[in-house]
Amino acid sequence: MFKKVLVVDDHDVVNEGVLRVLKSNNINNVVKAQYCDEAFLKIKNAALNNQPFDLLISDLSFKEDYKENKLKSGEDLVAAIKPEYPNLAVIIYSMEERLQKVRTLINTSGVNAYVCKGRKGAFELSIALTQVAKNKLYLSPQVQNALNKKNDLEIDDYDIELIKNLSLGLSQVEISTLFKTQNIAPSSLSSIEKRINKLKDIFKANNTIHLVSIVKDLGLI
Amino acid sequence: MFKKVLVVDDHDVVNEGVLRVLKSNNINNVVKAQYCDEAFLKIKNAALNNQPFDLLISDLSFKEDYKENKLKSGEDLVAAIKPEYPNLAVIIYSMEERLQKVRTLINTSGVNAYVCKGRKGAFELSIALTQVAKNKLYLSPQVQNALNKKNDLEIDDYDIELIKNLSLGLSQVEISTLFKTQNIAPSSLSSIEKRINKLKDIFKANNTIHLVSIVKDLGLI
DNA sequence: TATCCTAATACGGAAACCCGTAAAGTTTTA
DNA sequence: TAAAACTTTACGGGTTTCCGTATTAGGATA
Repeated sequence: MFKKVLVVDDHDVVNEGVLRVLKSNNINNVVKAQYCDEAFLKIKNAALNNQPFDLLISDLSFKEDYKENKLKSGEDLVAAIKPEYPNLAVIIYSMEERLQKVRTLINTSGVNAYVCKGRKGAFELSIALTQVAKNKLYLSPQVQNALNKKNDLEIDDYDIELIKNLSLGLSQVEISTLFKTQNIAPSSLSSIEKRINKLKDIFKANNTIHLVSIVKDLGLI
Repeated sequence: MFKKVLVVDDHDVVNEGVLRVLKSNNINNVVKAQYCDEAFLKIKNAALNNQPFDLLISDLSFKEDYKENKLKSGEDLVAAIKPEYPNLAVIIYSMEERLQKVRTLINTSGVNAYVCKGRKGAFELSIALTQVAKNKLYLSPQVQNALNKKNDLEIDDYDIELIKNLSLGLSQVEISTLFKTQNIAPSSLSSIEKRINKLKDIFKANNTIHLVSIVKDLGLI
């Protein structure tokens, strides 16, 4: 089982809760962080002092506040950490249930487990601990099929970004030029139209206002 | 200070965390619930057994699962409980930061404190405990100005109805004909256009999508 | 390399929306 | 009661969005 664990979540109450789960698994050497940059530094320092962490449990989304952070999300943190410390096991513990997100975290970032925050979060976190300790992958039931199917209905970060910009009041041409400057592809007006169309289809929206409204209600943006 | 507390949140990890906060305030008689209906029954039973709760700490949003629940949200729970047990203090502990929501909870549901989940959630929850114990109201800094009348803008029910219909995906002509059948005046397309224009002006929205998005964020619809 | 397939882009007409102005209808008030 | 002020409706022309179709680019396959 793991000896030294870093828990990263911006909500202190959640951090406390995760700590309890670890305690009940007889893991007592636990450090907390509320920012990704802070977590990054703690991992580096621990390694330098020859007392490295062997497990990282991190949230994905972090609310920004007065503190400037270079790493703004759990994805950023993992991307910064994993290449340097490939032996550090990583468990993601997040509200996010989009399969696409889970898939890329597992496949390209080398995350070892993905646990969804929910009614049984503590239980699943415990299982994840034991599985990952045995070098096995663990996924919460909600996202089990992240790896099997290529779910066409699945929406990705591009879609979210697109809808977010719509909700911010940008016109489709404005989004097109914005994407061009940000090197986000596809960026043509036509492609943006087409994508919006697809999304309206997926979410059964009558028009773009409706689409944005639905996606806001779902909490995706 | 409070003797017997019920904590209601669908995330078990959060429940654990809140429990720790209570412990550190020397409150040890704590019961947890993960569903609103469950919470409702526990409150009723406790009262019947002459061992009533004197504090309820509840989340607002609960994910639905296989269990059928009559009370689907923290608002529902409070609305069901408060009239019957007006002496039961209530602290809301939620991600939600929309002022309109906070306002109605405080003003019409008689909630005693509103704490936002966030980096300092534990800290603020502690303060809320002591304040509410002294019969004082507590609001997290993020929502402090929920009660300032300042936020009452120059918009009326007609505007809300209009924007709500937009968010439901109706086109402007559809809204026009709908208003005609409902005898809501003004109902001409031109007037509706004009009203939307005024609202875009008030809320500094670039276009109608933006308008709906802003008004949703404000919790007005 | 040639072929196939899919994703991205381009384009054009129709519909919806935007916006200013003008007319008609109501209410206020002098 | 008439003028003024405001609200509602009407209308026209410009812009954006919508939607189907056609073309192009790029990657996979054989």
